[in-house]
Amino acid sequence: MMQSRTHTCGELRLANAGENVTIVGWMENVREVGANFAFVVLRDFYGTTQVVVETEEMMKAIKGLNKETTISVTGTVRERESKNPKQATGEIEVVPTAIKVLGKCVHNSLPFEINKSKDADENVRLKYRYLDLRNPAVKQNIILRCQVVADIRRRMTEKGFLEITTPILTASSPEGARDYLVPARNHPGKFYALPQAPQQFKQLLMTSGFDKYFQIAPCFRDEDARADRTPGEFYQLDMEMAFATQEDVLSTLEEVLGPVFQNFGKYDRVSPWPWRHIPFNEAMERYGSDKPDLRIDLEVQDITAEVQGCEFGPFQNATVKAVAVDNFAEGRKWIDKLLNDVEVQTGNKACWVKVDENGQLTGGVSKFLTDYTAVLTEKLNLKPGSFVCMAAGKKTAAQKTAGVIRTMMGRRIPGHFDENQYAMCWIVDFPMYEMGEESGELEFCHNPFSMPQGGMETLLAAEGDQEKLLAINANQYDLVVNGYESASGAVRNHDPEIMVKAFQMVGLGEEDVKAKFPAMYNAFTYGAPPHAGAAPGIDRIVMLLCGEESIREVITFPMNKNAQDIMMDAPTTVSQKQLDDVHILINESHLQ
RNA sequence: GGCCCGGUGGUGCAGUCGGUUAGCACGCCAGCCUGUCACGCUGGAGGUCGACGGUUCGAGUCCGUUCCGGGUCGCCA
Repeated sequence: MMQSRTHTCGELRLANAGENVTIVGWMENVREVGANFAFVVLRDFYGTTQVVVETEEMMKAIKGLNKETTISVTGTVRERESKNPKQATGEIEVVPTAIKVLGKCVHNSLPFEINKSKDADENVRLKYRYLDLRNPAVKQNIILRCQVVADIRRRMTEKGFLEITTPILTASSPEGARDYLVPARNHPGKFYALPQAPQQFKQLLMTSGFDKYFQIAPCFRDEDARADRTPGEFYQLDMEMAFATQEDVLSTLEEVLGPVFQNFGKYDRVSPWPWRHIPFNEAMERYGSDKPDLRIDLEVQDITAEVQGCEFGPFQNATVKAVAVDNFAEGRKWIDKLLNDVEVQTGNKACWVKVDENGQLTGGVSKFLTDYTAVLTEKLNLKPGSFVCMAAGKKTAAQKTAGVIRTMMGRRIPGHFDENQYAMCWIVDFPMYEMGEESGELEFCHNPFSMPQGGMETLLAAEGDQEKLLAINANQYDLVVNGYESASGAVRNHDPEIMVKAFQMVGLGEEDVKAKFPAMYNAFTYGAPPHAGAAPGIDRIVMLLCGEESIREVITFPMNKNAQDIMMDAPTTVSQKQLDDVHILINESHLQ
């Protein structure tokens, strides 16, 4: 039996001097300073403590032990001869009378050095995640995540929300992301799906009479990863309120998430709530994005009218957007890199001009714009030394490209990026419908569950008129923090008649609604409450709180970009028996 | 699937115009050191430069193909 520890490795102070203690942990480092003299740094979850070995017997006890071996040290606490102010326990050391090996590390060379694991190759880190997590800097993100989740639970509960879990094995939903499928053994040829979100369940809970629901819910989507988007699974604070308005939801989330950012964030400054509302169309016009980073003070300007008739090919019959800055001091190389990076990220080209000391346009595409100097100077408020970067194309493409230009210029040109803060806004009034890029037909813009603003009346008034339909907004909203979409929600469409009508606008009908969302549609015919909710992304919020740029840094056991768990070796092949059980036949032609 | 970037001892990186024995730091091993704390000093081991093919008298370096990783577009109601 192991002698139980009396103290943790982060606990002992000068006041403990003279006490007999037992501490346990990992041998982080051994510094041999003489023949029978060495310092052992012992690390556990709570901190590190120095053990000083000064007898031949104790020297023997640690002889040959590799770093990261777990040991138990029993001994006396002693004031240090030379203290270390950088260490919490730096005023004392433990003089051992007994050292016991608890778990040997048999590897004298680790895949990476624990305290530098963040620099190591990511695949190696993921394969040895249990070693990576020994690094306090890595572990801290996970600890913070736990604290944030606990805090969110407490605040939601205090506001009268009930945490209700919903099924993980459920039915495939026809819209949205690709589902993860689970074959049903007892039903050959049929499949469960893992939920992309508890969306329908929470709406059914509202219909069941639960007034306020929340859940820290796992969500599963089989889509490709990004730096801020983990493949496979992620967590949302899924919440919904009955008989509630958009404002009820927004203020609830402000009161829950605002303090979370204040208390756990890396930055002291947090936008005071209520947070600014920016209509979707305005966000696209001014920031070229529906998730603008408001820490950047630049805005996109529309110069389509100003450059009308310009002979520069890409400007002809196109929407043209511009981002301008004053006192531009960068050279040609910088501009070329900007243009190249914009093209890499957006697939669209950008162009530029500078203003010389006489107020004349120079460089870039200036020769096409000479005749437009006056109007552009007026519109963009240009001065000698100004720099203008432009994007042209179809309206949405020009907006989005200009949005990327705005972000890059803002981050790269000094004085335009006030980084150390959390800048929040609600993007509201998302359009209900949009023109499908491929189909060329009207489609739901985001999701068909949202209530169109104005309800049935608006739909009837717009029926058959594409212009009017495209102008209908949904009661839908996103929370944006520092350019990251951090929550998404809506006032739901709880009225079966309006639901059918909304579907009719995109060429579908009652049968489609029933077929796609049978439970919800039926439930709503039995008297449904108006309801609204949202789903903030836990992973992304914790990422923002930690100041991490990769979402994998806030997930305990993340998969890599290709949705593989290198450590557990998932996904993997299974036995023929297992396949037979669930009636699965592998199509060999799909194997490499 | 497209595009961009990367792959050099265990780890992180350098490697100029194609030219000698591929260099540095950390880690590892051995020795020395009684107050270290990013311990120090001395010595040592460890590399088919992701893979294959090509150009060349000569390739880590140039070209082609391919594999792997990251980023991004598509995708993510």
